[in-house]
Amino acid sequence: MSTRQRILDTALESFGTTGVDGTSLDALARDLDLAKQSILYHFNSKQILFQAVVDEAANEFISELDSEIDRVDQGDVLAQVEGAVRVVFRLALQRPALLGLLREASRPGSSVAVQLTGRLSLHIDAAQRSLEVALAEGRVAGSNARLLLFSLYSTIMGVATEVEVMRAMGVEPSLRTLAERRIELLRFLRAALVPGSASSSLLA
Amino acid sequence: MSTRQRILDTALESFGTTGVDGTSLDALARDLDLAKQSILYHFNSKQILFQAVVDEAANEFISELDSEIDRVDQGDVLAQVEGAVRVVFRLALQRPALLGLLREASRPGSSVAVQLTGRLSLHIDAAQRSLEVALAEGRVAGSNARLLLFSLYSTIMGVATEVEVMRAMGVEPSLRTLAERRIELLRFLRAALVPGSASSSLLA
DNA sequence: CGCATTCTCTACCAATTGGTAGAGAGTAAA
DNA sequence: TTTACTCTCTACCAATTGGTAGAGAATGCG
Repeated sequence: MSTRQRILDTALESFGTTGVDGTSLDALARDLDLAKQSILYHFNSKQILFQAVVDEAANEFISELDSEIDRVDQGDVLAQVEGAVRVVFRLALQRPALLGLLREASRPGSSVAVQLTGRLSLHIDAAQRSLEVALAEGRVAGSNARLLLFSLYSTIMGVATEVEVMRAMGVEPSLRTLAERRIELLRFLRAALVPGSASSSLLA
Repeated sequence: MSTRQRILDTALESFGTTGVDGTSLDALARDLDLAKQSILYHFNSKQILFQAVVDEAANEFISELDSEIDRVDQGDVLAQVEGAVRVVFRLALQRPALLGLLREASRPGSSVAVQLTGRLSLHIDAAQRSLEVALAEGRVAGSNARLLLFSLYSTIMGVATEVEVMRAMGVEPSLRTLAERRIELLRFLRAALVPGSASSSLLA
């Protein structure tokens, strides 16, 4: 693997767990067993490195979402939501730093928020249109597609990443509780989305 | 106001917006128009200051929640949820740094997460018991009180604080959109919670 | 070969970091 | 007045920060 790629991967890991401000270039160089100045050769400043890491993370997130959602009936919003939940929960297990980085990059006032959201805008628009159609046809409950999408995003990302809050509620993060959280989350989302009834057949 | 209190308030503001790592004691001292060493007189280290700020924030959050929820029918879970939403949205408008600090303190791996959650544990337990009763009596849809509470928390906090994600979805943060977000959130939560039907009478 | 490009290194740097030492001002009790 | 306590200050400090300058190794190309 190229040095450039190694730097990106290690930086994503560190930025996503310790935070950008909490990660020094010196520490990063130590992790990489590389001179700090070699990092600065590939990325002229820490800020530029951060931006590159955000791009990297956005690309990975998008490609995961794409490959999962493509596999699903494009007319079935609920199936799409389930696909998104699968992706996010898989990442929470296998790539927690990636979700941590998204959280870091989407902090209020973040310097890279515009960049991140620009990267995701096509997917956001697509999801929104999908919801709009479903709303218009009465297949989904709600009044505003954007705000509904926003609620869905908050719920899914929160349940997948708020590890400490979860611990506070007496749920230790583990493979088993992750699966339980996902099942309850899916039930919750279905109840919120399916119009006219809060069926539980999703669990079957 | 005492110097100690001024330090706490200013630190909460800065920690909650810029982050702890992003806030230097020197900058804090400048904001306060005080010598850095005077900060270190009242709080022996930055970490201790952070802990005190977390306590302060937890106290304020708790007292806001208490005074709102006390005003509501204790048997009515939905009314309690609505009360929590009112509190969080009021804080999002008037004390955004407070919510930012809770977000900062509940970051995965945070050094103060245990402390924060310990402070909130009584309220978490009470909310959980409330949900358990409602679940048992069939007044609320769901299967696990803790996980349901966790979903509710994620949704409410996310919708109230994920400003950048909201922007990405084309919703500029403003007083008007805040109100819209709240209405749609309440509709969403009610649909998710009310068993057997997704009524919309909440909006009336 | 000679030359240019790409990359990694050592050696620095000024600024900032959290934190220490200790002097002095203000106040109140003896 | 003396003593003691609380508080804020100036003066430092060693370590770390992001970043620069420039030497040298490796590679490829004429």
